[in-house]
Formats: sequence, C-alpha cells, structure tokens
Amino acid sequence: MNARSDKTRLRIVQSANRLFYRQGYNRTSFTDIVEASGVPRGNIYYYFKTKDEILLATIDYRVDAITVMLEEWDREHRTPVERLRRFARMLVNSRQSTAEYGCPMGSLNTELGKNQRELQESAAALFDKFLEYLSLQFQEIGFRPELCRNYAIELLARGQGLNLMTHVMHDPEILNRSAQALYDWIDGVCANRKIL
Amino acid sequence: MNARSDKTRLRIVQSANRLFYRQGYNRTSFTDIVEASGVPRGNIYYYFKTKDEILLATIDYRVDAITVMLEEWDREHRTPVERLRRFARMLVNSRQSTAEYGCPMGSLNTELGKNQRELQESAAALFDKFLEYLSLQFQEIGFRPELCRNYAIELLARGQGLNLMTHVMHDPEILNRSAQALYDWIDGVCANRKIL
DNA sequence: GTAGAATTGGGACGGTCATCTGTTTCGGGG
DNA sequence: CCCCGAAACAGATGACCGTCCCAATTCTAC
Repeated sequence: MNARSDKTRLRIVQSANRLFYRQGYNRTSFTDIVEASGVPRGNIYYYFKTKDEILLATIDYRVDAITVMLEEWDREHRTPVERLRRFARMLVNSRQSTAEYGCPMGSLNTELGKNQRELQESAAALFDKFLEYLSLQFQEIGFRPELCRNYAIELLARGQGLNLMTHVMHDPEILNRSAQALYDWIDGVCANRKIL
Repeated sequence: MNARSDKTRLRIVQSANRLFYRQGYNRTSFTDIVEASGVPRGNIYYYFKTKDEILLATIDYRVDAITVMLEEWDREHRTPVERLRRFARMLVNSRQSTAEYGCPMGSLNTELGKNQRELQESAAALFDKFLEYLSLQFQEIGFRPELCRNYAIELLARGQGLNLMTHVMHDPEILNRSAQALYDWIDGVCANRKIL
C-alpha cells in the first residue's frame, strides 16, 4: 500500500521533472508523461488531479533536492566565502546542460511568469531557497542584514545572467570564462567586510 | 495593393508582438491574434502561412526597432562610455514592464530554447544586435577585439540577470538599486583602458 | 466599365490536449 | 475464502488548437 504507491508517485514526479526541464511545462503533454514514466493515464490521475498539481509536486521535489545540496555544502565547506564560491562552481559544473536546456530554475520561472502567475509564485520558492542561503553566508561574514539580501540578489542575478547567455548562444564556454569574474566579485565584496 | 496591405500586415505583426511578449509564443493562440488585431483568420493566413512565420516577422520587427534605437543612441551620445551607460539606463527605464512580463528578448529566447531550437536561433538575432553594438563601443574605447566581445557578453549577461530577478520577484526596485553597480562596472572596465 | 488580381472574410476540419469515467486487479483482514 | 478499499488501467469526451478552403469584396489597369 505504501512502498508501491510511493514508488509510482516518485516515478511520475521524476519523469515529469525531467520533461519539464527539457521541454518546458506547457509543451509537455500528459501523454508525454504517461510514456516517459510508464504509468498509465488513469493511474496518474489517481495521484494528481491536474497537470498543475504535477508541476507543484516537481517544484517540491526540486526544493528538496536543493535543500540536500545546500546541507552538503555546509558540511563540505567551513567558511561562508568557500560556500559562496561553491555556488559559483556549481554553475560552471552544470554548463553543459545549461547550454542545452537553460537553468532549470530560471527557465521555469520565465515560462510561468507569463500568464501563469500563481504557478510562477510557487516556482519562485526555488529562488528563495538560494537567496536565503546566500544571504545567510553574507551575514556570517559580518555584513549588515539589509546588505546581505542585496548581495545575494546580485550574485544570483549574475549567475542567472550567465546561464541565460550560455543557453541562448549554446556555448558552455561562456560560463567557463566568466566564472573567474564571479570568484573575483565574491572575493572583492568580502574584502570590504572591514569597511562595513 | 501596397498601402492598405502593408497596414494590415503591420497590424498583425504589432498585435502578435504584444501578445507574444505578454503571454509567450506558445500560449498565444491564433484566435488571440485574430481578436487582438481585428484581422480575420483567413486574412492572416493570406499574409503568413504558419504561426511560426508570424513569429519570425515579429522578430524582424523587433530587430528593426532595436536598430532604430541604437542609431538614436549614436546620435544622442558622442562617447562610447556614454553609450554603454545608456544601455544600462534603458534597463532601468523598462523596469515596470520587466517586472510584469520579463525581458522581451530574454524570455522569448528562453521559451524557444526548449524544443524549438530553429526559432530560438532566429530569436538570438536580437542578442546579436546588442552584442555587436556593445562590442563596438568597447572597441572604440580601445580594447583588443577579443576582449570586446567578452565584455559585451558580460554586460549583457548582467543586464539579463537583473531583468530575470526583477521579473521573478515582481520587484522593479531591484533594477533601480542595482543600476549603480552596472554603471560602476562600466566605469571600472573603462578605467582599465590604459592598462590594455 | 470590366476583367483579373489582390485582399478580405469566416466557417470547417483533423488532430491533440487535459480531463473524466468506468472497470479491473491487487492485497491484507475478517 | 471472501471482501473491500487502494491502486492500476484505458477508452471516451469535449474543448481548443493551427491550418485549410473558398466565396465575397475591393482594388488596379486597360
């Protein structure tokens, strides 16, 4: 009742997640999900009443994955500066899939931002997760709380901008080349700690 | 044959352009365009064989608009640094619509980047237009040609990143606040001219 | 003024979409 | 062994999509 059911549900969410990333939400049909997951139509509707609900489940799924990743960063790196750098390194590591499909977080929000505001606001939770984490690192460095959020937004913005350019031009090397500027920015900001 | 026909065609393109920006390409139906333009279905198909062709026409329309704008920048501002700053100012000026609908250029490319690569590559012409222009300004400042393109990509990336964050968070003030960092970056880069 | 082309107009078609409905299978407690 | 709800399954439905078709109207040139 439990083990089997959970497994089926997970298969649906994982398949949908993959499809939504590669094809976008609106261009992924129910039939696509049926075929990719191997779960028949009616059964999917047993777990999710609407396609929107599937999307919300995949967002939760991604949030959980991010949470796990950030906890791992915390364990791997002792200092906040190292964690900020880890964020930049993640972008570089994903450059291949970013060049092909864009940033999973940015592209989803962009797609939903037009005409599907409610869903987009749910998807914004992905951004919030990163903003909170980055902001916390700046706080631990010793910046004033108001500043921290702005720094987090700025860092996230730069990452998203590079992801976008990489995707638009199908060129993973953009992320490779520009990573140094990100590291420099992080170091530069953190060097100002004493000033503030 | 000419005046009337061109006017109808233009009405179609302008209506479609507006809808594609606000709703996205895939979520804009033919019926939407019919209603918004006031031009009946069959008549639209007299001008465009497919919906894709309408999109390509709107891309051309946007490219033309950008061309006119950049020529104006050239006339308004004498120095390349002023023109780069003008670019940053444009982003700030559009912050309201960006918060609501995103960047017309970035969001279109992101949408098409998934599963509609041919159309996306046409839409990338919008980016090329800006990249060429910005790159040219850096050249006029005196940077080596290879560097210029990288600077242009970096500047465009930062703009796109801020646009994305502004859209995701529905907060035009993000662009307002962060503009200064863009100006500073431009000034900072250009101060290096003598070094290179 | 009239023939022929350009343009206008809107109904109809086939396909796909998300969703709904009804039925069958499974698995553990009486 | 039967029973009953959970889970699995698939065909049906109606709406909407992009596209097509062709008749009606307007324009242009002789």
